Amino acid sequence: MPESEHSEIRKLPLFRDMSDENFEILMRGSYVQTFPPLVEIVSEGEPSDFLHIVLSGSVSLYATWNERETSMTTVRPVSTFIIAASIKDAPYLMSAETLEKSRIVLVPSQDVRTVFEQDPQFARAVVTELAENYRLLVKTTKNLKLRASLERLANYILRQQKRAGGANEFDLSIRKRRLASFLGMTPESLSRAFKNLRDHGVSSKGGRVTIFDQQALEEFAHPNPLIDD
Amino acid sequence: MPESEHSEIRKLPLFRDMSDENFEILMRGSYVQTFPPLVEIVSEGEPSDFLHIVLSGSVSLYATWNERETSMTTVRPVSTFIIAASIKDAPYLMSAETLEKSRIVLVPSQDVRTVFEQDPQFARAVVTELAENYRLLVKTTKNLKLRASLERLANYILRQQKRAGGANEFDLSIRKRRLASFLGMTPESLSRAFKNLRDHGVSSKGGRVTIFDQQALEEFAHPNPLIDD
DNA sequence: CGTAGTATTGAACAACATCAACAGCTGTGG
DNA sequence: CCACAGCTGTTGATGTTGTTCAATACTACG
Repeated sequence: MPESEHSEIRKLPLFRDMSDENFEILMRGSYVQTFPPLVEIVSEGEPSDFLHIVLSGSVSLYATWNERETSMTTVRPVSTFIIAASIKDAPYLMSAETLEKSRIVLVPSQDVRTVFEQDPQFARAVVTELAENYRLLVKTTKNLKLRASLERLANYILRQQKRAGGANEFDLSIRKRRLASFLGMTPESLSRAFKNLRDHGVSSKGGRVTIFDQQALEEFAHPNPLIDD
Repeated sequence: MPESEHSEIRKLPLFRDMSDENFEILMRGSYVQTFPPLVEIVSEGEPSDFLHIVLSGSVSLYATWNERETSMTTVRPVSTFIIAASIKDAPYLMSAETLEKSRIVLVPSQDVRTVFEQDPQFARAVVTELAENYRLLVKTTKNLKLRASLERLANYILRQQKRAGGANEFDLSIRKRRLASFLGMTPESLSRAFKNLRDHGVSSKGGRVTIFDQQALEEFAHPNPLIDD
């Protein structure tokens, strides 16, 4: 792997505080690969041979059962995914596919576990990462169980607004089809949900969203730091 | 805290491998408390001052939003809960209440973080615990998003059967009201779901379930190790 | 016993999914 | 550059699933 990419990875919270020596051990066995769009790079149920790091592009994590499929999350640069499976040496619970052309680092899980044993700083960073991911999933579950689909969409839009810088007009950043699956509904329902949100201060055209009444939207959405932040 | 309880806690995977010295540090600041049934011992949004360990009884973890409430999980002896919040020093995302009279150990989060920094064995155990909890929650999310409520109930019954030893008749172990909330439906819907499962080999009377056609149930439920184990 | 919570049932309704048709956009090859 | 294929998104009609509300049984426990 080119040295130039090391520095980018090194800046991640997960690798920031570990020793140079151990970082090099991790990087030595790793390699960068560039994938075209829509390639499945991880398959549910398979042994977790690598920890993945997205350097550019984006990756969808999804899961399947009984011919059905649901989008779990989208991973954007620069961050890692499937660390729990790597650490536990257990099968992947989700599949991953590139949404666009993406550069991805593959770090052998075995090396992750070895360094994890040797480097207390790294171990601590892993815990922080896992704890954060865990809390995110708790929020996801609360979102799913406590809110109806229209409320989930309303809150998603508010979150996306924040992510996009806070302006009252911004892009969705993922296709509606995938957003529907992420929010736990069908594309048709999502389409209708967008129309219903007109009554609560939101209009949309294509992938572009305009919040024309921020207050109305927030009153309807009831965003909550224990679910949305 | 009486020494006698130390040994029980010491056996937990989380504390098994750490040094005596550090274990004592954790126990020194801890205390056991016995709570009556239906007492709220942790409240969503509050700072996470303690890691909790259930020694006896049982505890429900639940979450609320906008006047609604949902059951997230039930914690039984001997295990811990809310470790992610303790480690991150972040607010609780769930509330906890005793379901019955319960003995609970309260370990100051500050001590957990201190020992975590000093004891690599403990750090590793924390990671394992977190990774396991994370994976459980991924499964929960898949269950919620990929399955209809009747399918969730069918799979729940199969899991409960396993937990109860595998016999074709067993107890539900939680009240139906709470089970409904845990499965993401109303009590009325659960009641109807039980009736519908008669067509798939299950009958129930009160809190007692009988699987009179195991094959039919499994064919309907499609249990899957990546969701149910 | 009586009371309070818990579960069941029925009827009406709302939310959401499904199916089918079509509109809009994008990229490709003639 | 246009025609067309392929995909995404929208819309309408319809059906299913699940909720709500209200009434009634059931159970446990004082």
